[in-house]
Amino acid sequence: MKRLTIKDIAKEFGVSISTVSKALNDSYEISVSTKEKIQKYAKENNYKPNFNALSLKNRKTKTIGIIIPSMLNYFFAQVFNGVEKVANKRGYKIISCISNESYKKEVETIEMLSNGSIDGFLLSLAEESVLKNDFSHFEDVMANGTPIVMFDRVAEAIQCDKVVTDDFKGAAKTVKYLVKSGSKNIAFISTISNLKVGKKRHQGYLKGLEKANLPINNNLIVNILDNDYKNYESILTPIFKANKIDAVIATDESSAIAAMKVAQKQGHKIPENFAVVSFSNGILARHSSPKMTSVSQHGEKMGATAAKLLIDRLEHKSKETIENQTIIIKTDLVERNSTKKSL
Amino acid sequence: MKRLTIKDIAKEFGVSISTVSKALNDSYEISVSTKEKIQKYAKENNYKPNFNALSLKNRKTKTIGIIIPSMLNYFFAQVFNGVEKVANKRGYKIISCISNESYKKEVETIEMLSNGSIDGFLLSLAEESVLKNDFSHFEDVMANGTPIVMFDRVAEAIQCDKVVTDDFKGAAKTVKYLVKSGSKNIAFISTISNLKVGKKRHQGYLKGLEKANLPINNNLIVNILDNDYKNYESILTPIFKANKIDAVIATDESSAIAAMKVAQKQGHKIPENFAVVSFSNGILARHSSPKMTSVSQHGEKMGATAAKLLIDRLEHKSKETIENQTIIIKTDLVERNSTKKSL
DNA sequence: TTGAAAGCGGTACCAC
DNA sequence: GTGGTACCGCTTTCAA
Repeated sequence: MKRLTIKDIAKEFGVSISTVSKALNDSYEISVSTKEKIQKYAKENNYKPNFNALSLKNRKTKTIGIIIPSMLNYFFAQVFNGVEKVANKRGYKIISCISNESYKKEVETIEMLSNGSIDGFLLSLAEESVLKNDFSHFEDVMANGTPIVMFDRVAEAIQCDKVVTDDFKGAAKTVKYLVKSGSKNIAFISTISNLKVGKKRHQGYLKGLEKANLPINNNLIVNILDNDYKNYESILTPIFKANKIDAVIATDESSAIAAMKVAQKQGHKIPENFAVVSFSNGILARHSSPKMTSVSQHGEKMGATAAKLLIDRLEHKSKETIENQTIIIKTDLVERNSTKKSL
Repeated sequence: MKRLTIKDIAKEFGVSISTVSKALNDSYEISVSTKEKIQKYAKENNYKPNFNALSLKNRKTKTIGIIIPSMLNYFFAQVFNGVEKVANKRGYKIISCISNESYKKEVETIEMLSNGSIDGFLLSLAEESVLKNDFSHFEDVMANGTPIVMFDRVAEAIQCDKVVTDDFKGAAKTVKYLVKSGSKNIAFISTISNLKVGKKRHQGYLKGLEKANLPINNNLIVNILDNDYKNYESILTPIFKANKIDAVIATDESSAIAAMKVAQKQGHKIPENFAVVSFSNGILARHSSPKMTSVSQHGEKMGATAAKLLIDRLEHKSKETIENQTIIIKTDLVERNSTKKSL
């Protein structure tokens, strides 16, 4: 019932616990015969050093905490996957919490885990925290020596390692791509206009238009603030009716799908005379009709990179502080059938 | 830099560590004035009792381990959400691992966490473990006194708490529903025929036909073994061509969407003369065209129930063993536009 | 080659 | 009302 401890083994062989400890760690101080029998016994009886005792002793837990805005968001699930792979490979466990975009939950989670439960944090800001622009909870933690790596939704004001998507270029390149395949009236639909990543995409869109010598038409820039996807179609319908539009760039899949449906209802043919591109390249893009051309943000790669950054920092032997770095993950356009194939 | 300990506080006030400990725990033994100043100081300096010290002392971690086959599966993400909510509310952390349907990974994870890292497990079997039918790794853990609660994909051979979907009834009821709205040639498409949940749905389907006095046509029972969703359409196309089909029940969303597309390509009108219902009620169902009628498995509820079961067991004071229980989550049909509305 | 003991950060029993 | 100390399980230094 109870787990085997080093003490039990010591009693079994009538030796001291230090002997057992050393034997299990294959110390040169212990005779081969003693080591062998102790190791054999330990293995046979499935001995495992107690995690909490080790963590207490070593002052590190080989555990990282991850705070994610939502797990139902495919992109974040991909990031999580990437994190999990790297962490697992390097022997780290993951304690995961969902902030649900709540500032309060984010703060509470940070608090809860700042008691030696974890060695470092991986996190993407909750929307509410971004709006509040309050990041002091992170500073407290970092002052305690717990490193943080932020991904995707990062706080510029906080000095820490970061992994972000190249949202600006991703959007600009998309405009270029659409223009090349004949679009002239490109709408931009954003459901995340309050987030930095949303703003960057917006700016990239504007830059793309500028470079293509296309005019900016504010009527074609749609910021959806309602976050119930069910309303997207009714929000877009009048806009699509009132304006001449032949292409859409959406910041997320749900609104892109809504755009496709509205366009189709209004008689446009996708991709013949109407193109749709969405950010994030998730599961919806692959299953929509037609399948959607997407700006891939490489969620898994982002997660893997963030995890690597954090673990490297945790394990950095030399005392010299490593410079904080920001790694930018380039986006890629995944061409499917909601746009005309470029030649 | 370093975190504040009880010892630091004791030194600060020139008292013993036991006094500090008691003061912080608001013991009646300590004078009000001492308690006040110590508590105040602790709060101001952001003192937090060390997690590992507590866990070591108490022999419990207030942490549960969850092993999930995949986080990219919306259903499992929903389950995770439910788990997270309950765990959080009751003060538990979650260490999460993805098995990726791999037996090896499942075993390794169990091993890795069976060292006092967690108080109990929540898990859904990896497909490979089901195929191997090898569950001894669970027995080892449970013999060590670590409770396991299985959800969705459970092992009948293992005695533990379980939370499952009523797959049989869910499928049978769906047949009834389809028959009522006029379908006579109902196909059953499964991508999980090797899992118990898949078999149950299959049986439920057969039972539904029987009750409706409809013949069983084996040509209409399609087990897709290829798990690349990209091939689903080409697998279904010849089958749909060769058989008279007016409705489809699919075990998962991807194959349901493929079925919709194939049916539409072959000229069927959904829902007018062709109906589609899918299990799991995830994100695809809500975004397909038309939106898909689904058998909701209430993922969040399943996760919440499983977490509650585990935590209740962990915190059960009395020594008497609680009976293992299996909780069945009833399915619900969520009517959307891929079926004719029932009256 | 082996063992005693201190210490990691707490709690709790017992003595004063 | 306060303090001493053993203990949780393990590592590591130092002594034997």
